[in-house]
Amino acid sequence: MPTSVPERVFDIAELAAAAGVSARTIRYYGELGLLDVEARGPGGRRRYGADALERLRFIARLKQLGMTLEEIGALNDAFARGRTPAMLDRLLPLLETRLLQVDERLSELKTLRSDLTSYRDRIRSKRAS
Amino acid sequence: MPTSVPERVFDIAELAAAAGVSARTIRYYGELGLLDVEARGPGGRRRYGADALERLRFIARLKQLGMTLEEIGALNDAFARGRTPAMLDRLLPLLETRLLQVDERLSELKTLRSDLTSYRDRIRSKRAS
DNA sequence: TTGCTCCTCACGTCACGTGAGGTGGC
DNA sequence: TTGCTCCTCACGTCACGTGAGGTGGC
Repeated sequence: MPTSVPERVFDIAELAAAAGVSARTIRYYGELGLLDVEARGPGGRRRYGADALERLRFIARLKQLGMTLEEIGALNDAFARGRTPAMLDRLLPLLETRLLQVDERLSELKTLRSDLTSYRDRIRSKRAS
Repeated sequence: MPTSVPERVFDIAELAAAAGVSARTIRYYGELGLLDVEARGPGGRRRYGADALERLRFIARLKQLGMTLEEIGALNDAFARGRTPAMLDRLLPLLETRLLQVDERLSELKTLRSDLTSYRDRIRSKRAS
């Protein structure tokens, strides 16, 4: 019964545009194994599904957190294989640490934001005078 | 009369520790002209003041914004020479753009934060079961 | 004098950017 | 057939990391 809805298929340029990265970045992530095994269309062209887009967006957020691509790969692997309770136990502190880092970044960004607005306002008042 | 309070002097290791960067990073910023002309102590060792620490912290925040070191240098120059109204006029839109980018990053980080907490909570509930 | 910290080259690295030269689909 | 997009090397770049080998201060 579940004649599954044909999933959206992207070529590398479409996927790049949707994810806001370059085609080269996508090929690079493929080399590193961060994206699922690449299916190829006619002419050897890479074909991607919607899951690849989600993966790219997740990678982007982790990168902003300051994680290296190697760490992101390890995290992905852990999630993929992460069925055992022991794995989950090791993942928990990792997530907690990252959460603390995110909160730190958030407060730093807020500081930067107020720096920028105060600069802006100082300039505006100088111009007004 | 203002026998100025002797300003705090840092060597490169002290400054690095205070700013949370490496000594190499400080030398590199010096090469690029991002830090003020370097005064040298005995033995050719670099000496820094409290202003260098502030500068390093400001650079760190701008980097988190995604600015390159070259752009940061240009911004610093603009501020240093920025006396003319024309300069101020050019700085304003730059600041506005950066502000928008900061707000974007803030919302992305908040998304990441909620992703992380939901992962964490999912793992916790699995362990509890 | 002995470590320790600093110095200057200078090559290595990470995450891609950017041609070079070629093939395949509309 | 003509562009256009994709492909695979492979070297370049940015922001440092990391020795190598040497000098100076506590």
